[in-house]
Amino acid sequence: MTMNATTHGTLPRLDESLLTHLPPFSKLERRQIRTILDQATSRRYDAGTAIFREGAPAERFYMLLDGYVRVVRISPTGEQVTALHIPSGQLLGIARALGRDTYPATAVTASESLALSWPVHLWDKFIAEYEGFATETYKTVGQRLEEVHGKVMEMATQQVEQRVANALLRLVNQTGRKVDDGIEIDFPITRQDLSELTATTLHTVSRLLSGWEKAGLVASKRKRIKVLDPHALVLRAQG
DNA sequence: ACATTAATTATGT
DNA sequence: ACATAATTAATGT
Repeated sequence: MTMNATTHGTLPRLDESLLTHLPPFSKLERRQIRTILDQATSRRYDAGTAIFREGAPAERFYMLLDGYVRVVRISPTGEQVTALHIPSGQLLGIARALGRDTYPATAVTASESLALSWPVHLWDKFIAEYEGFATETYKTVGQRLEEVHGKVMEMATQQVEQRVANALLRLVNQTGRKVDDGIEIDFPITRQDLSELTATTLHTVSRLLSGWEKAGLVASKRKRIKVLDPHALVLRAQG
């Protein structure tokens, strides 16, 4: 029977091909993928939805199948700081990999997104039984740590223009989509979002982008930013 | 060198 | 028409 107690509502049947090419699962047999999928809950999220919140008990872990998620923390003074963006094809909410039982940050969808999730009690089973799952997940936590660490260094040493230039370049590298005359960040992003990424104000970001726009480095419509001249941006990123 | 405040304009439903 | 995004100028630290 196609009804399945773990699937939310009315989503299309989950096909094995959803996972077979993703690194944490790419070494697995088809029947292993099948059982993994049968245990998964699939859910669609509108843009701007919190998948889970900082400090909440980490009851599930997630695989982002489509869309983008920003990982957000709230500072003691109440302002949002975006630590990083996660593109589709990556795991998130993997508190167990950090030895935690609560989520260390809030995950907000930056665009309409689709994610699978599993109850956290399956985590140890995944790590133990599925070849490549452990190594791949720890590889990604390593990469994220590195990225966040790099950002901290930037905040301490670089000026605002360099920071937002760097942030833009990272976004373009990680989530950029090639278009006719440049590379566009392929989810909606506001000046406010960029300012939260770079620990500055939306006004400063707005001024910088306006300046770069006149200089022909970038082009932007509302919530859409396109980099026309990455090399020139790299120059501003280095001061 | 950058934030803050405030006023103004543009854009999407 | 309304809410949200973006720009711009003036002023403050």
